[in-house]
Amino acid sequence: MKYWLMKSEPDCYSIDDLKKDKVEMWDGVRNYQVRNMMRDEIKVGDLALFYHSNAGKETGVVGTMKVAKEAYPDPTQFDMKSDHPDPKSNPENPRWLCVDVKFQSKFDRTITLSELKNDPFFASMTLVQKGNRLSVMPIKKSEFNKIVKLSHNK
DNA sequence: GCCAACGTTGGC
DNA sequence: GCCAACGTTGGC
Repeated sequence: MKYWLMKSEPDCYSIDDLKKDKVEMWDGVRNYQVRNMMRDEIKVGDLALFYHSNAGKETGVVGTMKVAKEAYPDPTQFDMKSDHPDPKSNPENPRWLCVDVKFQSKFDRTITLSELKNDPFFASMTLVQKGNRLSVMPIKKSEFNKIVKLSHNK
């Protein structure tokens, strides 16, 4: 089983939205590296951290979720009214994929990006490295577990 | 809102 | 295949 960190802007889709929806499609990925990870590595039952990006002081990890469905063609790429249509993608050979995720937990507090940056334990995480723009990235089991543990400390 | 750091596109 | 121009991401 693998562990992931997945980013979403809370203005667009937040942990509270997922809590309400229970299971939702993680769509809108338009990055080949992330698409390939979804296609080749993300499996049902994998665990992921839900990360709020572009959220000012509240930027950080806010909860956990579980992969509920493996990669399948992202329907929003063919919907010209969606936020991320791709006119060049062919339904016969879809360019973009998505997965389904299931709500698991919402943390009592946000583990902020600055908190992660200030802890040497997390220094090797892709997330804290400069210039990182991946919206989905693999993390270590130990990193996942430590962040969950931190969420219980006030 | 600014801008650094990327990724993508397209002309050559 | 190179690279300049352009678009996007995301922290601040």
